[in-house]
Amino acid sequence: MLFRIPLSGPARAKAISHGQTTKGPPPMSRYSAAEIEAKWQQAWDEAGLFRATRSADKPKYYVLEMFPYPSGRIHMGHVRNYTMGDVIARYKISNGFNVLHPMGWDAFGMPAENAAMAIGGHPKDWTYNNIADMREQMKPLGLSIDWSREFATCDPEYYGQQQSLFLDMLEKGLVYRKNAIVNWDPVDMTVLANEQVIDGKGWRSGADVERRELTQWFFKISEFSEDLLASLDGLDNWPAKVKLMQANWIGKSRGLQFSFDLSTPAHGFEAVEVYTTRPDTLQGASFVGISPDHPLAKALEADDAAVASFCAEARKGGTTEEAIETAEKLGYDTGLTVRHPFDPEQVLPVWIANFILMDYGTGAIFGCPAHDQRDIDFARKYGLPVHDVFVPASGEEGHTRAENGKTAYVPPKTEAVRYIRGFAGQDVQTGAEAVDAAIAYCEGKGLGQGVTKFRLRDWGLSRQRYWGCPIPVVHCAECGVVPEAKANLPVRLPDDVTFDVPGNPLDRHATWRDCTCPKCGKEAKRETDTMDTFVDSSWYFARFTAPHAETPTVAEDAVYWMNVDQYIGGIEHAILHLLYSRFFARAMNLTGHLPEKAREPFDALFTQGMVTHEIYQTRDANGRPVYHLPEDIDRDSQTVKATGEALEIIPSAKMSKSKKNVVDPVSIVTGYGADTARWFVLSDSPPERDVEWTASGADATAKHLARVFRICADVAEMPEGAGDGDDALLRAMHKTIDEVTKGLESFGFNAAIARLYAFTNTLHKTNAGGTARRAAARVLAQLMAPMTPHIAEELWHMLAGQGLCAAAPWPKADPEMLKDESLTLPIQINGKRKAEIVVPADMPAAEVEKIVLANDAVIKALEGATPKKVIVVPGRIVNVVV
RNA sequence: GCCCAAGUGGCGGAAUGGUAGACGCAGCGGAUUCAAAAUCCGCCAUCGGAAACGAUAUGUCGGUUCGAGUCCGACCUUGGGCACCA
Repeated sequence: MLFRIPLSGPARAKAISHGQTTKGPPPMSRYSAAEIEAKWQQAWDEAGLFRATRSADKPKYYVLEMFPYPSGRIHMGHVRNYTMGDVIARYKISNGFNVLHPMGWDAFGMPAENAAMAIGGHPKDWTYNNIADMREQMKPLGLSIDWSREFATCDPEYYGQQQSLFLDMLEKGLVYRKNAIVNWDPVDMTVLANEQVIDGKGWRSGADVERRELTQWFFKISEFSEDLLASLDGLDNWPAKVKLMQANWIGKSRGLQFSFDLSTPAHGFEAVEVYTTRPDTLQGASFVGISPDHPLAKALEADDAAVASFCAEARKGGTTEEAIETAEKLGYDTGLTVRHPFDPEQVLPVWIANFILMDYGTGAIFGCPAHDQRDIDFARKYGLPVHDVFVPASGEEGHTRAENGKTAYVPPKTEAVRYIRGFAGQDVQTGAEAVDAAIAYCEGKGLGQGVTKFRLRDWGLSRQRYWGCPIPVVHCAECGVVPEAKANLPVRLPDDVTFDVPGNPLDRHATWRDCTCPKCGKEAKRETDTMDTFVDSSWYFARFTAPHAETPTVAEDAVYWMNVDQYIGGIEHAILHLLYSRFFARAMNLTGHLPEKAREPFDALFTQGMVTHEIYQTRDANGRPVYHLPEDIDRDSQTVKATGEALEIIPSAKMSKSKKNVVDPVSIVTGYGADTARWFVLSDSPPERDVEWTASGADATAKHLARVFRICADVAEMPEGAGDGDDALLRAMHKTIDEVTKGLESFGFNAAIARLYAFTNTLHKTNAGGTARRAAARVLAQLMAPMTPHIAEELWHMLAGQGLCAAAPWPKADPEMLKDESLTLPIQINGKRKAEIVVPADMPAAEVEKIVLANDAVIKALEGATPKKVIVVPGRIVNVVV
């Protein structure tokens, strides 16, 4: 190995005088991150430590962090995410695993096109420049990444394979076209992303956005609803909250589907089909509501200007469920009526309502205002009747709703209530029982059918944008929609495009659009939609197992490396990205690209919190906030340096450029070193929670590392020999090994680091001899290595460790050294701690009880009486109840 | 609006239902220094008390338990997601 750092005289002399046994470089005299970090990164590189190759003689371990979008700058969130993965990867290497730890770029997406529009240039150049910049910012962190596997999703080699996957899925019937609703900007004449719709207006034009239908490509994810839901049960190493969120998202429900016959048929419709999860409330129905996109609404719209103008109004605003749910509830009485299925004499009005989604159920509902908040809001607004169906099992409070209540009575389905307008089952029963009884009743009478439905909708993957993976099909006048021939893949994005006009450049690129039909050879037009960027990130984990192959995956590699043993990323991806990836893994299994075992691709998932920072804010003359950079303010006096204005300090907000509270990791690494940045983002806060970046915290971390360095340098100078404190130090060492190991195994990085602080103090204060101290210091270096690999490597060599610390086997705690001979038991009286006793660790409970009852504090509390109860929890606590 | 989380000293946080505040930051006192920086030693939840000690305390209110930060219910606040941001 070659090392480039020249040595000063004293450092060399010291290294020689302390019997350096390895071939590593002689140590330096003082901690200098800048000197050691590049040196050790080069050493790992030359040793090929992180290059992953298949191997039969080691167990494999695949650790993956969600790959970044190449914005151009890494931020602290990246540092935290990749450091966590790195800790796991390095820990697993030390434990003898063959580790795969790759990195790539989620490189398609809107920001590149926005940049092209705003500052000119080409999305491709912008993206690849950003990737180069970010790679350069990332490398100094010393991550154990196999860079030979790097790719970007915008590489034609990657998206070409994605197109191939798409064609295989098309063949298997997993892709189809249908109409779907998009945000339409009527001024720019373009489709907008949800984030481009601000308060119902287009972000550039400011025009009222409308919901408009467009023919789009879809993945049949709904075909897997049941499987995706049921399989959550097997994901034992996923956070419960993520599984719960996914389960709710998939939204399996049992309900009744039935028809309301129209009193008079209209526009060819004889009935309105509805789906309800609360058929037990059918006797409380007071209206039928249909979506503005319901076929009946559309038929009415066609020849009734009033309906048309209502529907146009109802379609205003964005497509998000949030926008629809929070918009003012609007209704239009169509004048049509339907007959109640139980009583043909009873008729209900049919309303068009803007809060009913065409995508869920049948696009039509019946409203039972007494037991649905949305329905009662609607009923009160439009003067529709409210009929109570059930009241609390005890008491009659529920009755008032029918008169003038504004709040629906919606108890949990598991709660027993008294049905006053029930028609099936007992008078008093739970909602769930009543639903089952109602379905059975209606099925028996032939009035409807019990059906299971899912909330999960098919995945619309079409995007009317340039910077994405082209959908590899052509439109032929003769043959219709034809898949592109695999031999013609990749369908490459054309380079000669401009972004001076809104809309999709592919749409107006005549020479790119023109092509020949792969089937009949005649002139045809290319599909100009590109794929949702979620497609790119739904299989990259599989591609990493054979990143440069000429097929999407390679069987041997996929079988060997899959599944991802540990996946790490932000909680914001809890639903969509993870659900789509689970779907893709299934689809890739069906199309022969992944083995059966990879249908659930992520064995363990960890969701980490964000890195936050204070916001420094003043207000302008209009009271609008003005943000200030950390370097422009004086924190002590809480003022702006330049103007002396008083500051408002807003704690703990997600770092964002616009709020000017972004801390740049590059400046931290340059100033303090990578080890300080890595240690800091792992310490203090539990990894699943947000961490607040503070300047003083970073400073303190750097000081701590320098202290560890000093302590270990002193230890390195000590002669071999025994000392009084040997046993205590070695016991502490084994305890620390045990605790840190447990911490790393369970993502308790902050707890592991706390133990390392404590052990550093122990090592500092010990009166052990040189031999024990050296052993303890080496272990300290090893235990720190996953978090702070560079300084650990330096210390390891200073302390005469063999080979590279990064390659050394993980230390093992000796169970004998973990046992304590005696322990301190707190004594509680009525649950309040009043005293404590020290007893031998193995003392039987009866003995402990005797000692406790003889204790002064206990005698005093008892005042001569006998205790009602004495609870002895072995090794834990004693509670005396008086 | 709906789904999911999280709330503990001045601050970040620790705590298999069993001594609340480990560890770190900030602060305070001391040592070293001509002085400072750096370093080292010590103190540090709140209230009362000279102290011993006592009382209070984990967002709010209620419950289960010998015992609740931890479990259950309701509420408040903050954060994440809501299908075209990634």
